[in-house]
Amino acid sequence: MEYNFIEIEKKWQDTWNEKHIYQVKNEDTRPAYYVLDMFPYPSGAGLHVGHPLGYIASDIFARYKRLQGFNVLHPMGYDAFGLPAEQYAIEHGIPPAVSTAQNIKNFRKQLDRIGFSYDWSREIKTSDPQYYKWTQWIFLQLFKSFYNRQNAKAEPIEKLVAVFEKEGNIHFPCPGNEHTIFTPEMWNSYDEKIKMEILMNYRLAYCGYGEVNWCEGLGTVLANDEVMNGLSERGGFPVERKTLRQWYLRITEYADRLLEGLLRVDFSDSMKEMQSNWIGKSTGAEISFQIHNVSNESVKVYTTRPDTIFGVDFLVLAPEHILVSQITTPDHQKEVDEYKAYMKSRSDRERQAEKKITGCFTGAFAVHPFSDKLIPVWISEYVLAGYGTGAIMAVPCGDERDFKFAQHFNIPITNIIGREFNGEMANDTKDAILENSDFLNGVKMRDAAEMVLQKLAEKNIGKAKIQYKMRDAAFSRQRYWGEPFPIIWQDDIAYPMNENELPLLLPPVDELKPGPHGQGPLANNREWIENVPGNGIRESSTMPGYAGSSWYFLRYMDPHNNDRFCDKKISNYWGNVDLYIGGTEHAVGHLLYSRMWTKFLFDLDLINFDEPFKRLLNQGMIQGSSRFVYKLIYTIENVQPSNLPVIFISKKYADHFLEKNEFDETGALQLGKIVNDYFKKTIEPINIFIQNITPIHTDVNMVNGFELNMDEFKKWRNHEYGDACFILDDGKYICGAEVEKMSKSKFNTINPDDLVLKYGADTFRLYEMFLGPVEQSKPWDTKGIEGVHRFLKKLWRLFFDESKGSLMYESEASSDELKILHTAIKKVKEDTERFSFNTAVSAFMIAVNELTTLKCHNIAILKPLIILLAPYAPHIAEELYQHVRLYKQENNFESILDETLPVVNEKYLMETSKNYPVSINGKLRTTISISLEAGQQGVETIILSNEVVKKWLDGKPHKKIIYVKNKMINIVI
RNA sequence: GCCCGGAUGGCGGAAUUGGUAGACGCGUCAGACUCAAAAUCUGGUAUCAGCAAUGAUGUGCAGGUUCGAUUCCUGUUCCGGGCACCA
Repeated sequence: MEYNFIEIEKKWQDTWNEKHIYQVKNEDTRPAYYVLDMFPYPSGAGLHVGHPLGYIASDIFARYKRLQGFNVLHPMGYDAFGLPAEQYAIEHGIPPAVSTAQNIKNFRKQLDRIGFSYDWSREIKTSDPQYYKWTQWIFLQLFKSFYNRQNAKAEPIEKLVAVFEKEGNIHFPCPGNEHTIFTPEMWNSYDEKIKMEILMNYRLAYCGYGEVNWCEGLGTVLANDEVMNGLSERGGFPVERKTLRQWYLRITEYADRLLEGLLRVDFSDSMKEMQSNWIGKSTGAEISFQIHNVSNESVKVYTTRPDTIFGVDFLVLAPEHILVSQITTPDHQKEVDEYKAYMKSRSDRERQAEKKITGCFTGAFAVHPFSDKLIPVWISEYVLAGYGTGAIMAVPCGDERDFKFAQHFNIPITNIIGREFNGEMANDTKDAILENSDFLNGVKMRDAAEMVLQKLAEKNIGKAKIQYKMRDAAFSRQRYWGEPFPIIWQDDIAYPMNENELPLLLPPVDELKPGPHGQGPLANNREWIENVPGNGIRESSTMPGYAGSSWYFLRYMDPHNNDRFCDKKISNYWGNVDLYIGGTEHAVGHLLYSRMWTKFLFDLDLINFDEPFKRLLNQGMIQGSSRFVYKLIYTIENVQPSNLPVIFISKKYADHFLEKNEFDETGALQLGKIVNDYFKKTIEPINIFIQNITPIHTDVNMVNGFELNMDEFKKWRNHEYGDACFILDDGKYICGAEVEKMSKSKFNTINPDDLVLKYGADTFRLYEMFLGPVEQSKPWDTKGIEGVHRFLKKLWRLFFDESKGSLMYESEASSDELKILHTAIKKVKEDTERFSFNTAVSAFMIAVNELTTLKCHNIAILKPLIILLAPYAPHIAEELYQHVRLYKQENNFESILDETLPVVNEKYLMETSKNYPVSINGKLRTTISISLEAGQQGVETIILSNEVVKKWLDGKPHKKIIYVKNKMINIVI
């Protein structure tokens, strides 16, 4: 009987399915455990081997927890809204709903082959109206709420209105506009429109204005990755910054709680660091600088170093700062306008990445608040409008960028830190004693900030301020394929729809062209836009991808509930996600948004936890190993280029040419032969002109190692290279290689289906894990898969012999056998719990190798071993398990999935002695077996009488002997 | 540019808390079985020197701390991820 994985895997997948073995109930006596994969976007390209890496890890963990007696929730669904489907629709005319459904079907088929334990009865899709009804509903709650800073909690906006009527906003400063200050009398006298505008500045979901990548040529807003070097990727039209009305989430109000929550979750330190850097909390001061000769105009700057106030040599404003046009003097107007025009084409990222120093003097001067010195005011791209006040005070002796700017534009530098500043580079120390600093002279920098703040307060020109780098999250997209906003505009006031009218369905549209005035495609559907009572119109933007994915983990708990997004009783049972697995690329986007939504829903008392994910595991990215063929670009005198044969040259010759810009001799001979054969006449080599060599991505599936299968290559892409000729290296065509992102366009994708077909799902699962640490990125290489496949066959042969049949017997296990088993149990348990799946697989291999050596076919050993293996290789484990049950004449059906995980018994692992490494001066010289009981004295006696040690001591005395029990011995001479 | 990772044999990787560097697998070499092949099994395999015993070198690079460093510290190079409308 041999290991027929195709039959076995099909049988058990079908059986598990029929018996609904993965269906999970929302109540159980067992403790709940929630294992979740990050929501996949069902891309048209289908699964490649990189996708299932995390899914396999989570599946192993979910199955492991189940064996440990937990009721495990392990669902899967689709983040189905998104730009690619819309793009596909524009290019191919297939509606997003249709292509998405197709992609999901394909995705599901691929997932099913790998044998995951998902409870598919809980599947959700964000594009399903039954799902987005609740996304819209939560949005409405955000819209109807404000953040009460007094108790740090979201509350209904009605409460705020009641406060305004009684006391104005004196105790509730406006987060959207700090200049909004009113008394109750004023509030009560405002009309509806003004009231609604004021409330908009408090709402957690609000409408405001923001900059976007505007492409006039396409009439649409573009995503950053649709823009290449200031041009649209599609069509190559210029892209510029444009201000448009946008919806936002006031995530900045949650900044402190998002920081605090990081202390309570089990994420990697680097992940927490990335999030807190993104939030970017800094303490500093906001300081007003009066503009010289312009009455009543002052520039507010934000600085984290108020202690350096006397080192200010110039101010820099963001070019888009509103004051720029007011303060620019006529003689600098032209220059400033030109600089601002240049800035329109620059993205924030380009501006920050720019090494070249650019800027422009406005002609204006500011007055130093203490010394009354006149300070020139510049504009430069390194100051961003969106951060702080959009203006900085530049202190070149203490800040690198300021220093370079001053140097570049020859601005004199004031030194306030004496010897700490060498005049050649800035020194951002906080420990210097201040000089040239008026009332701060002789004060330590760390103590100066407080004094400055006090003086600023006295003069009423500045105050301490906490600043966040994080900005409010843009929440609208001028796109079609997303959730419509349940908002109706009436007289330019946004009104929420009634909750009982949800879902607001996304209407079908005939053509996905952009709407007028930078609006999304929905704006073209006048019937839908205007189909509201009165003279109102609908919001034409849709929500972004992260809307649906910010709360999906809650819907899985109660996916079919028509009355609530999730019953609170049920979310109480499951609690937040115990283990969340996904890539680091979501570090600051999805993870922060879902953390915010969770806190918001918690504030509204709709769930009773305020962090969505207890523990996070980041899986690495599996990269592709691309292969290249090298196409020769050449001409022959008197021959039309189109009549020339297409020639590819093997790597060696390509390298030679690219390096030395000449053709290798043996290569030239082959080239001559190819050309002569092709034209059936002799062409003088002198008439062949080689211009260049272009590497072309070729499908890695046609390449064995580096050797190209030339026949397959000729058939590739509908015989595009059907007539190709090859210049070979030792009879072979050798390809070039490079590690890149796995992607269809690079022809380096490996489809899991092919591997499952060839080796089975169990082998595939084990191999993905065996590749290396799950957190680490690595290029895919199929080469080693044979090894894990062999392991499974070897395991099989512990139970069955091809000719003799079953080998199983049951008897009392020997101590050797028990030691092997319990070593494996211990190692696999530890490794699984610390997500070191690769070493767990190797522990299985060691166990099977050793049991094979012992010719152990004892059920007493093998049964616990396959239960231990079941999370990793469920199909073969179930098959062997059923054979064991048959042997034991247990005839009722019970799945291995509901077995109990074997527990390690340390008594089988006890050792009495250890083979100690003995080093002399830290260099290993020998090993000596010594009892684990031995003490320092005993050990010294033993090792000093050892021949090798004596030889190295060579009669000299030793200085000391370091003995670490159960570790090592080191003799210092 | 800024933030976060990573770098160990021919290859993927192991070494969990500073304690025998290279577990396990691939590849490769030699052998067994076979008419032959596949499959399977056994043994070798970091590098250099040596018949061997053994010795020297060795975890991107340059330093440092330590009896002892892949592990900790400082600096540096290269590669990957993110940087707010890809998801």
